Amino acid sequence: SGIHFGAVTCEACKGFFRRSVKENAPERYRCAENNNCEILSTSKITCRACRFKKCVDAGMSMNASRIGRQSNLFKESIRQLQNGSKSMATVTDSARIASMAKKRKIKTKTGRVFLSNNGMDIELSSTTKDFIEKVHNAYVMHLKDLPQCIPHETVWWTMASQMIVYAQAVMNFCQKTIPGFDNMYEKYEVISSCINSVIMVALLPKTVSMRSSYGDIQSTWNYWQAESTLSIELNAHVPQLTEAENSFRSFETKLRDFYLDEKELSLLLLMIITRTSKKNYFVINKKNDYFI
Amino acid sequence: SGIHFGAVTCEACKGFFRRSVKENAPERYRCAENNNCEILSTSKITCRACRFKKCVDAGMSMNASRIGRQSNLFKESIRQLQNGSKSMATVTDSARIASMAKKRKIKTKTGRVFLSNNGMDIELSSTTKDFIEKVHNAYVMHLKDLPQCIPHETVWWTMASQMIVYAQAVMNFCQKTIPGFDNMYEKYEVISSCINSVIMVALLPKTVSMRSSYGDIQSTWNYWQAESTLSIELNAHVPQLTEAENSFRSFETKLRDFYLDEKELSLLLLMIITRTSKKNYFVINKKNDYFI
DNA sequence: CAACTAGGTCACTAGGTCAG
DNA sequence: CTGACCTAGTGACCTAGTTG
Repeated sequence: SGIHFGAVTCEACKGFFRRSVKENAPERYRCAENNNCEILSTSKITCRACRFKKCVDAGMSMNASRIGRQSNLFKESIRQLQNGSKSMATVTDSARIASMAKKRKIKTKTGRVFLSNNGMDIELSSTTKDFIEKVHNAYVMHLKDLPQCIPHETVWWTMASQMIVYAQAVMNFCQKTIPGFDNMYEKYEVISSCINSVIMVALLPKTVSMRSSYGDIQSTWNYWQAESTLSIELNAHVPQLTEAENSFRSFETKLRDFYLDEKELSLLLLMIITRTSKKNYFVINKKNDYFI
Repeated sequence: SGIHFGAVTCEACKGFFRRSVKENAPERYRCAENNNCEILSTSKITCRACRFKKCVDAGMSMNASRIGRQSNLFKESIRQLQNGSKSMATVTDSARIASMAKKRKIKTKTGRVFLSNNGMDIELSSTTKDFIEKVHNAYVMHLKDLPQCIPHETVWWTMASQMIVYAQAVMNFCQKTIPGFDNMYEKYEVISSCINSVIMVALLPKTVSMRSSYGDIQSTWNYWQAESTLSIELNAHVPQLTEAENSFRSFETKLRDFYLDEKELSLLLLMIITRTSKKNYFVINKKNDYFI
């Protein structure tokens, strides 16, 4: 008992959730009834589909995992959330969640995130080629030229507005590339969780050009797409972002070594989004052999 | 050998019991004697009616099935029962069991966050009174009349816009009531974490009026402050909210029983916000004794 | 240091199988 | 029909790592 993966659960459900996600099992779970089995801690649990559903509903998520000591206030508010009201991920939450998830991922999975497949030419089927074309078009239309940040009266308002713009861009990109995304149950959840990473990667090409023209001095990575003084002001209000920026640099350097072209970059972005979700909505064939 | 369906049995009886129940066979079992055949593990078993009866008598039941590893405490007490017969546990035994049990218990030092203080009249100092006045004013100005939701082109945009409005309101409330809030390191983090709960509670008085005028039919709690069809549409996109709504109702009912006046409500809101943060920025004295 | 939790471990048992 | 054996989960306990 304690907070596990973002919700107050018993050891049993903690283990169940971990196993399920790890083995990508929820896809296989099928409810024999109508997906509304009663799950009680006391009785024998039979329906794994409904059990997993209950876990997710309770707020469990791999992104919500925390480590280390938590303050009593934090624990209390989690407990409150669970008893009283369930939290909806807000636009602003995403930055925090994503940066936490990122921080963890980078720390734990150090070493070979990528496997090179150089020298191997893969013959792609025409459907795959069409698909890649589609993804690339969506990238060009929605993610390539992310709008500049427009300052508003308050820092808060400015950031939120830019976040909406980003969210809208990612949403459009998803709708164009992922079949049935619009009807998806947790579409907003998916976008909330991945938006930070997606924007970071999407802005990569711009960072390059900045570097090459200014040299290494002006290498500040412009998350908000804001004019420089405004950018500094905004970053000052979200310290996590500065940290994320630092850790992102090493990732950036590695990624650059692949010399991804625009099409590959667009596929990478799609992958980041789809990997965020617990389910695999579709399979990108072959092209994702780059990654583990 | 082991515990099967709630009783210590051999593999044979485990299988027998399972088959019997599964095939609904016990009804068909008939004893050729007087339903008192001796069932011994050593001898050959002939009467299935009496065998099944003995299984049930031993405590076997499909509902009693246990899965997974059993606690050491459980195992220990089973062992006691079996070799120590029915005799009383010795002092050393009980000490051992107790120490095991104790280890499992979580030592929370966060009991008693609140102590009821009912019936005690507290004389408030003038500074406290001034403070309450200040909080109340901030509430009236920023949280009492939260703006209606303005529809935009997309659901996403609509929700995000309303969220900004809410965030701004909470931000203003904090700035007016918490000294130094604006300079706080994680102010956005604090607001992000608490905004949902704060808005829910802030909307409480409006829910009341809706109920009293429409009766219990129109008791839908309007999180987005949107016109009804829009509200339904928005909620449909965030299923978590509908559930939150349901679980919030019980909280709402309890809260209503306190008959908080506006000043008290404003203090509650401030409390929710400050409790979210990891640090205690200031202490609200006495007034928060209401809550569990 | 103290308070936490993710992940690993492995003692467990329900349910299935198939030669007697 | 029986019961020894197997397999897939399960969940109590442990440890390493993390953070206040």
